[in-house]
Amino acid sequence: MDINTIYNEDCLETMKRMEDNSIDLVVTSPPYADRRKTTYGGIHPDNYVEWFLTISDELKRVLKPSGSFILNIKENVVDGERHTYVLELIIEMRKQGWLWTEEYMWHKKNSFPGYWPNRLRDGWERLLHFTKEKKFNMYQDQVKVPIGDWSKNRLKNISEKDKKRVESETNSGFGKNISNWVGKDMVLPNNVLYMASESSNKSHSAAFPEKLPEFFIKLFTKETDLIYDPFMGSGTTAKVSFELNRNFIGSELSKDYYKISKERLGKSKNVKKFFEWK
Amino acid sequence: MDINTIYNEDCLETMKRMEDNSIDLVVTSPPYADRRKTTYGGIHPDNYVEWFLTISDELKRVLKPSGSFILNIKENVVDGERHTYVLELIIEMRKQGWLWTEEYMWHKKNSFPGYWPNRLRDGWERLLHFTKEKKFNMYQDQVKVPIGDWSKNRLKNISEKDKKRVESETNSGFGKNISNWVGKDMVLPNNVLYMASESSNKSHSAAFPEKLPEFFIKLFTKETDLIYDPFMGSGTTAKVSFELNRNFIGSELSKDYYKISKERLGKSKNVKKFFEWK
DNA sequence: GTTCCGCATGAATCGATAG
DNA sequence: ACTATCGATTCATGCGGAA
Repeated sequence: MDINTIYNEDCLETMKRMEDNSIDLVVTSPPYADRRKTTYGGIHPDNYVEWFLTISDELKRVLKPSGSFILNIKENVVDGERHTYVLELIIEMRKQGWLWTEEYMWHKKNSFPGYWPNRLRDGWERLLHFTKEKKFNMYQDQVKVPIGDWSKNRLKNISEKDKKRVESETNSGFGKNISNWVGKDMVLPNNVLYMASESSNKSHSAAFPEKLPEFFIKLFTKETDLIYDPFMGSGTTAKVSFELNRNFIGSELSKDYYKISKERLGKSKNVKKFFEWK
Repeated sequence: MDINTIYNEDCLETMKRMEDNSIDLVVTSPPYADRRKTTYGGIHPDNYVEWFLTISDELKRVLKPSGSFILNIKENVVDGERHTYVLELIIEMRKQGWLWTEEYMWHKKNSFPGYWPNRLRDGWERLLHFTKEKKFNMYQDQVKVPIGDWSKNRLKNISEKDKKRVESETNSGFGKNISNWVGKDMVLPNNVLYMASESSNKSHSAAFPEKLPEFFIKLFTKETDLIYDPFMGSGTTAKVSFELNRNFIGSELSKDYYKISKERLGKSKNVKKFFEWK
């Protein structure tokens, strides 16, 4: 199996040639149900779970026990209701043996416009975190963020009470020592990613902002680890992987999207091979 | 059935005395699984769905066809994984006849601190929107928010330029094409509520901020509409309902929480009756 | 070089109209 | 009756061109 290669084929074909337990991280944004009709034929919501389970089964085989699988997805509205296919998918993937370890949230700064009688504009998407084992690789130090402005005022004139251990009023047993923050300027983020979807002035339509795979690549891999994206699209995860000195494999069924990825990644010296499907 | 009354009893008892189709809005934050052990016996996650379905069935009976049910909930971590009881609950409530119309998101500004090897701090909760019918009451104008700063410079300049253009081209006969945004200062929000959880300096632990029920009360009811909270807790939804001149009924099983609500609402002239359970 | 302005467009959804 | 297509609605972002 050649790494640092992108394949213009169905991801199931690519994975057939992969060894068991060889991938450190899967970050992907598959075609949503009934979307991208022109490229993927528009999988109907009612058939989505069945379709995706064949893929997640193979992903589970090739993922290392210490690895993670991040799935960006959002259910659309069908007949006035949110469809339940994502909920069902989580439940079925657990039956396959996956652990639903966490659900991260992408809070979109610029949500799609619109006005409807029964709902507001949709401003968020799911980022489901699945793992094979309870213990897996996670490098939290790599995703620390600058401390908020609140600390500047808070720490400037630190009170006597703050220097002592401040017990929370609810008797939750959790206490905090504010003075520990002095000198620190980076803190751990939480499980909400607040960022805009990428602008579309470029030739490709990359709704997936680069910061998003970047966050998970930093959080769940170290350099030279191997990342796989079974639905590469315009190659956002690929690009970020190479930039962060990770190894990468990608699959993309659509010829058009594949070409966009190829062009986008062509400048990168890290990409070894392009494999075009005949 | 007395309105503007709070009841110190199980919500099923309160609802027994309610007529069919009498409530305009239910906003509630029920005890999460394995929480509040002393009060509700600590419902185990595996039994949560079964327990809640008896309540949601009665809620469906008493809610008007034009009404809405907002359920604030978040699955906790069990054995390293997010438990699936909320997902199952949504699926089962649909079988009961509820429509899962939308999922709003509470993005918490101040998420609870902590450090774990397999997850980051939890910064969000679900706000599930269920309805009985596809068409229901929704008053979007009541929840408009100030337009973003981006517009200030833009619109100011557009309008100035537009004025100049109109003056100089008065005789041209060319109709002016003023941007839709000029004069607009309030826009519709999206389905993510970004707000801090309430400080716990008070005697009760009110993680539920007042802005949260306020948003949904404004969005789904008008004045004198009837709101019901089956798990009143410290009475946040109750307080906001009265302040917004809505009618209210509340149930709270715990004597301690009931007392807190009673004290908190005692000052309100709108509360008609307190009903203490013997 | 900067800053400013104009514009295109994005994983959307609903209701009406047409076949 | 059921499906397919189309227009209306709406806001934040970044890019390119202009001042």
